[in-house]
Formats: sequence, C-alpha cells, structure tokens
Amino acid sequence: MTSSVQRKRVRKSPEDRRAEIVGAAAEVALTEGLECITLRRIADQLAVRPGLISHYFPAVEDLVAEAFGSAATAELESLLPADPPDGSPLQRLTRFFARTTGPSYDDMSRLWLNARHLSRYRPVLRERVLGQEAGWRGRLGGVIAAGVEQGEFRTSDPELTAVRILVVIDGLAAHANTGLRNHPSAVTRLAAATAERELGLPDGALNPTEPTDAAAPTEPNDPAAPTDSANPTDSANPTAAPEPSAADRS
Amino acid sequence: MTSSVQRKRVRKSPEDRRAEIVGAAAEVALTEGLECITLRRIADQLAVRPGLISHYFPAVEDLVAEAFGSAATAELESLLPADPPDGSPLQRLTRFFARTTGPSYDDMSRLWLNARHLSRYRPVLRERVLGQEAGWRGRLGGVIAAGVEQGEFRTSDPELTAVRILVVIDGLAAHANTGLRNHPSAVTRLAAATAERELGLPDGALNPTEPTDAAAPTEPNDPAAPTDSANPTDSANPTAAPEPSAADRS
DNA sequence: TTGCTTATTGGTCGCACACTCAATAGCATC
DNA sequence: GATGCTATTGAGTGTGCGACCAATAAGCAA
Repeated sequence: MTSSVQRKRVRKSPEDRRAEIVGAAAEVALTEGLECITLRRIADQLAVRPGLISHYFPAVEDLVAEAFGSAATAELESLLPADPPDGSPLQRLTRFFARTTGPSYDDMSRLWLNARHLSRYRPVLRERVLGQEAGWRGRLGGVIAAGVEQGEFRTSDPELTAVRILVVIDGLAAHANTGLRNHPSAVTRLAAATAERELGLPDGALNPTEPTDAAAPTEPNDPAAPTDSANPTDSANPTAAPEPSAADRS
Repeated sequence: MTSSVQRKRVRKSPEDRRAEIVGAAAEVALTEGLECITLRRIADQLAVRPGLISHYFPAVEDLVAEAFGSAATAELESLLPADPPDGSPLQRLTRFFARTTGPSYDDMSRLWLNARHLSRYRPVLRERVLGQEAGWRGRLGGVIAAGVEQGEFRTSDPELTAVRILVVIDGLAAHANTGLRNHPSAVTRLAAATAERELGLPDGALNPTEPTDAAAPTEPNDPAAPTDSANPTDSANPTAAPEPSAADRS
C-alpha cells in the first residue's frame, strides 16, 4: 500500500512544469548519475506519472542533455560569475582552484566524467557537452585575458592556457570514482601549479590564503565511496539503434 | 531465419573457453564499450548460447572487470614492455608519448573513461581499475626511476612524477568522445611537455624523431565520431540493488 | 455557473537484460 | 564400442526500461 491513494492532480503551466522536471533531472544527474534519469525516477521525485515526463520530453535523451546542461551551467555560474566579476582575476582564479580541487566539487567531477562517457552513445548529449566545454573555456579564458590586460598574468594565448588548465582538471576529475581524495596534495595542486606556470606566476600564487577547501592539509580519506544511491545496470543502447529502435520503426 | 541451423556443439576445455570469453569481452570493451558486454552479445560473438557465458561468469560484473583488466594489461605491456626493456628510458618514454597521444590510442582512452565512470556503480570493476592504475603508475614510475639512475632524467620522486603524467593523459583521454582530435598539438603535447618539465628535460626532448603518430602536423579532423557500433541505453543499476535483485532474492 | 482547452493520468506494449536449471550431447577413457 | 563426466544447450522467470494513447479532470474564460 505504498502511496496508492495519491491522486490529487496539480495542474501547472507548461513552463513551470518543464523547469521543474529539468531541475529534478539535474539533481538526479549530480547525485546519482545521468543513467539514473529515467521516466519513472523523475516522475517519482515529482510525484507525477511517468507519462507526464514523456509528454514534456518525448525522447528521454533530450532530458538527459538538458539536465547536464542545466547543472553544468549553474556550476560555472557559481564558480566564475560573469555579471559582477567578483574580485580581481587573480582572486577569481584562486577561488576557482580552491573549489574545483576541493571535495565539494566531487559531484561535479563525477558528472563531467559521466557526461563525457555517455556522450559516446548519445549525440544530443555530446553536442551539449561540446557546448559546455566551449562555455567553460570561454569563461576561464575571459578571466585569464582580463588578468593579462591588468598585468596580473602573462600568457600569449589565454584561450589555449584555459584549455590546458581544463585538461588537467579533467584528469583529476577522472579519478572521482576511484579515490580522488587519496591523492597527495602534490597531485591535487597540479591544476593550480599548471596555471601558475602558464600564467607566469610564482609557485603558490594561486593558493588560497585561508585554508578554504582543499588547501593546506594532506588529508587522505574517503577511499572510494561513490554516491551510494543508485546503481544503474549496463545496457545504455546496446546495438546500433538501441532504444530509439521501437520508436524509430513506428 | 537468421542462422537457425547452427547447432553443432564444440566442447572446449574450461580454461580455453574461459580465455576465449574474456578475449571476446575485452574486444567488445575496446571497440563498443563495457556496457555492451552482455551475455547475449558475447555469446553471439562466440557462436554459443548465453547460458554458457553465465556458466563461466555467474555474475556479469565479474566478466566486465576481467575484460577491462585484460585489455588494460595487454595495452600496458605493449606500451611499456617490462621483460626486455626496449631501449633507453628516454627512448621508451618517447615512444610512450607518441602512442598515448596518437589516434591509435583513442580506443584505449575511451575504455579508461568508460571504466572510470562505470566504477561508480560496480565495485568489482572499481577494484580492477585501482589495480590497473597501480600497475601503470608502477611501470611508468619504474621507467622514470631507471632514467634517473642512468642520469637521463632528474626528479626527486619518480612515482609522483608518474602520477602527474598519468593525470594529464587522463585529462586528454576525457575528450575521446567529444573530438579529441580537434585539439591543437599545443594541447596534445601537454602530456609530453609535463613530463619534460618534471624530468628536467629540454622542451621537445620527448618528441618523436620520426613523425611517428601524433607528431608534427596540427591536423584537426574527426569532429566527434565515436565507435559507431554500439549505443547502450541508460540504466546501469538504477536503484540500490538493481539487477542482482532477482538473483539476490532467490 | 457552464464550457472548453489541455495538462495529466492510467494502462499497455515490446524490448533487452541477468539469471536459473533440467535436459542434452561431446569426448576422453576404459 | 560402450560408459561416464561435464561442457553446453534450450526454455523460462522476473525486472526495468522507453514509448504510445485514449480517457480524465483542473482551472481559466465566457
């Protein structure tokens, strides 16, 4: 007798409902993984019927892409706000590295890893990932360019430098599911160290003044315990035309 | 009437059969992805019945882990052979970077990316990934240590240097499904450049003399076209006890 | 208050998956 | 050539998934 007698309908405007669905999906994406975005899972979360999700997203893949885009955009916006540039380029970069290499970023690391792999099978998601890459690269490149202009940094190609930094961050993120927090700080710091070198800064220039997040201590804990929550099976689209098959044929 | 009249049984020794299954699974893992290792898929490949795969691997997850381990071990062995160390440490590293940053390594990049993500949901695979990480780190660290001893390289901590290099390689591999080959060589070279810096080598010291693989030209092609073959659906183990559920309950 | 538009439901279909197990048939050995 | 071990099959179970669609009711407008 789960929650059988739950039949009060709430009728919302399409815009609201759609945003609500994307929000729920983004949350699931961050905490459990993109594979856990299923019609039933999202419907449960919102206390509606699966059919409703289908109504707004006839193809689940679109919702998956949208969820990733939403989560990644929000993260970037909080990481490197554009509207009111919070501080000098150096300050902004310092905060950027403190957060991206700290534990609070682990979910995001997992999400990027997740999206990058799933891109292999989902064209729509792949495009979204490419778009986000461009967004992050542009934003980070912009901060660097601003720093160069203000004389804080020194590099001939801000965009290229941004890519190099992001590559290192991706490399660290790759270990999010297999003990990211086991790395000595000498490894964790690789991202900031790369930036310092590329930008002509002295060693440690990008270290947070206050022990913000993953700052001072070399604390090796959390062996390798992912999200606990979900546990998606294999099968993501086995053969050439996997799930769309049924739909495609019609 | 696919291949209905195919009923000739071939009886092999358990060892042979097992090796054959792992081999097939490793091939599928490399070309199509770990999610495509299913009882049916592997059985088809070997022209046997799915039940037989189950017989040798009662839990598919074990086969998945085994397949990854097999593929990764083989790759490392071909990349940095241990038995007869093929050349000086410098030569070995040069070849190592030529191959790991070349197109022929793309499948392996995808596999690592795949395994790292799937580790999130599959404990057995996760252990295997950790084991392989250790193996690669040890092997690369060994080459570096040898180079230091012979005076070719200069670093205080070969193991740490190896980790740093591998992190950069992972970062590049992360883009295997979203246009790895679009990167300018200035990005591709990041791995070798990191190594040169860490090892006290002059810039370009690890460049292949002959345009081996991803050497000279900055060729931006192959926009973002993965393996084509498979296309696994979502669902990897949705809830706490996903597929083992059926079995677990019994 | 009555209607009407349409957001939402409930039910269903087909598919792919892992896993189980009794029955069958290679093949080495005697 | 018969025998026994066991590798292999065939058939079946249950689960979760995306997708489809006719019926229903929420809530705005008349």
